[in-house]
Amino acid sequence: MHILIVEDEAGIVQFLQQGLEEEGYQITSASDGLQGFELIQKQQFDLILLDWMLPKMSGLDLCKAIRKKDTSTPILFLTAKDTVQETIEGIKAGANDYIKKPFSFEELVERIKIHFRNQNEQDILTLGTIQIDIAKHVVLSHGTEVQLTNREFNLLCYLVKNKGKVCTRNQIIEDVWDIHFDYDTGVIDVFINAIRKKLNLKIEEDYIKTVRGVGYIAND
Amino acid sequence: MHILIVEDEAGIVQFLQQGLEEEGYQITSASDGLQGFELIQKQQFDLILLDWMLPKMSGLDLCKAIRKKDTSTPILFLTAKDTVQETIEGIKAGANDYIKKPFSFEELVERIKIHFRNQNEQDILTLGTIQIDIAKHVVLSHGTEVQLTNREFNLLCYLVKNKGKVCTRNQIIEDVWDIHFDYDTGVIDVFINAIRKKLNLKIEEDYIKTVRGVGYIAND
DNA sequence: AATCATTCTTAATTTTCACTTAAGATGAGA
DNA sequence: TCTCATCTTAAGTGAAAATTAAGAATGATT
Repeated sequence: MHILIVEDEAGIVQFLQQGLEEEGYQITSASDGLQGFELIQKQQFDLILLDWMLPKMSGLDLCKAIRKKDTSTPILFLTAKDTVQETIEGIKAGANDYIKKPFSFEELVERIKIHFRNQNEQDILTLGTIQIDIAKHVVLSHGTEVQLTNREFNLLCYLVKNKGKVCTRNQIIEDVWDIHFDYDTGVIDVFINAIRKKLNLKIEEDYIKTVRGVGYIAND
Repeated sequence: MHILIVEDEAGIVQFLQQGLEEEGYQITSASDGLQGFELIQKQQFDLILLDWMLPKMSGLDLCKAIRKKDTSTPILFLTAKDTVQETIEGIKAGANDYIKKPFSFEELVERIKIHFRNQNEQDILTLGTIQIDIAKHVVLSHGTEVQLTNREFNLLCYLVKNKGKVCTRNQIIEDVWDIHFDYDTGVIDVFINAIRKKLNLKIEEDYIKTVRGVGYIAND
């Protein structure tokens, strides 16, 4: 398990590195945001510890930059007491957790383990013969991979997560598009159409049904 | 959505309160079991986060006390590693879930959402042997699914929601069709007919009766 | 910075299906 | 038995959804 630490205070880095290496983790560290960013481009980490206050590129910006490409690797913020408020912004930006400084080493390790645990609990959604691996961002229909765009993927996930419930057009626009006012062009239809086409389902496998006048519903 | 936190460690309370408020929840907190108990007498909460180890009144006792009066509000235990075994007792006492400390913020929010979702799923109307699941937009008659159109569905729901009361044609046109002037072609009749036909009820199960000269009434 | 490629959105067209209407059949109440 | 309200059926209309294609936006690559 390879952990990246992005933190400017050398003392904390050393403390973490030593401790976590003893726990059996492989550690790489960066002393500023930009350096961290470059490392992430080059290689894959299993978890990222991020200081909030960083030279050259803030933890928040780095977090956002990471999430643009990679939505699965857990990101944990290390945050001073007086920046907790802002750190919550970080959670919204895609971070998974935050740990208040000063923290006990034991607490940190515990939190790290939680995220590895969650990661291993492969959340694979299913809808009939369709399998969706959220972490890998991959969809299988009849066992073969289907290339969905991001929006298509999110819409499909949304429907599957709400399997058995009718999703109204407004709910979909709210939750998938994040538009918070009444808004309906035919966007949803276009994407539903694209998904259905790509999944290439047989007639008896119409897992995504339209509920006329209301919205759509997924069901095995 | 109003959440009550009963927890004695001020640090955890602050961590939770800040984070959950940012997520849009209204938070009230109590630092011991007794205080929590008093708050619950006074007001209604949508969800309760309960520490297992509490001063003055244990989480388990508080949980039991809550459940005596209120069996529906979700209760989530926050539980340390060495009390997990006991917490399962808590589940038996009527709690809905437990979260192991230390937990990630993301995990907590996820669990909370699950319980709100489950809570909302409960709207199932019945009319004799007929079951109506609003969320799924599905009607069961004698246990088998009946395909109703949107209008048919809404009309049936309307009658069932007003079970035992006569609904005049004007009321129906107003509330189901949303037409606000006196208007009567035979539309309602046609839909009543369609519903009755699709529900395929036996003679003794005439749950939807005609009130000649007035309108219709639903009754088990 | 400019170009190219991919994805997203809009809009116009076609298709489908629910809704309405109307007209004849049925049945309840006077 | 007669009358009027309700039931039933079927055909026409219109609105919603599917489909398609083209333009806009975004992002990657040079």
